[in-house]
Amino acid sequence: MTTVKSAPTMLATIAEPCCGITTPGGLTREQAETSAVLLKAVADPVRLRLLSIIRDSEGGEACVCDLTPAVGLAQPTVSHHLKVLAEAGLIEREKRGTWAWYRLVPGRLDDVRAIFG
Amino acid sequence: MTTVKSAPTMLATIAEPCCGITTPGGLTREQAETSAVLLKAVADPVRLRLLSIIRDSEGGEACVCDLTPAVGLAQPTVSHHLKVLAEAGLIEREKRGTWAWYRLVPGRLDDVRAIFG
DNA sequence: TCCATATATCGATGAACGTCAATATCTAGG
DNA sequence: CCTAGATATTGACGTTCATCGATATATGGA
Repeated sequence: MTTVKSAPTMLATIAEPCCGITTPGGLTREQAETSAVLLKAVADPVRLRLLSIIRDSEGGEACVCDLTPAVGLAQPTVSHHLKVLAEAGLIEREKRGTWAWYRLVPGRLDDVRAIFG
Repeated sequence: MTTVKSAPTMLATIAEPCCGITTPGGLTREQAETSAVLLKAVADPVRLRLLSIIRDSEGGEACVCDLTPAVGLAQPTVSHHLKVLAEAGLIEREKRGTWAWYRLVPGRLDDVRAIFG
């Protein structure tokens, strides 16, 4: 067809089916993927509350034995959520005696905020 | 049991099985749920790229016919993601002729940032 | 060494999600 | 009206996820 596409298509750059080619939005596939992984970690009501509780606890740390009754879920479930947050680099674990204490990794929440500039 | 719980439990407030009782973290269940809904909307690589492309487009708006090739997915899939973003209040739609133009809702991304503010 | 407690891991289950093909709906033009 | 093109909706399919019970691991105390 020789006809020009009438109105839209002001975006010169068009889809590349693969690779990390920069899209019109200045956000590569890899960047979007990386940001989404971090966002998925916080996009859960239980994990948001866990972060909130840990941050507001005395000394900035809380142990599983307190977090579990606080969110009202089974202990394995809480342990699972803490693992997700830890793997996202949002919290860190310190084992003292029988208890496991969790606290926020300083500055990591800033990375979440920075995604939206 | 009369024995005192040895080390932890410095948190006075404990789980309420229901209702919006304030948890030790100062974040109610409802607040966490509301924030999580908004975060889930952006916690996807495709939707992050759609937001990015729309924001960086001329006039701050883009139509589906440009967004679809830009992200390299089927048109119904793109339409689905745009609907998710729109229902989260992040973008708004304007139909001009046959085309549907999307642009960011001003200030709505600030709400996402404010969650960790 | 044995037991009780705290936490992590495993396996299963049901719900939510991303994706697409097919189809419906709407709009402009002939 | 009828056709062509753009977008939305529907239905299906496979994957990911949140949750729990059961179990494993580790630690401290008797």
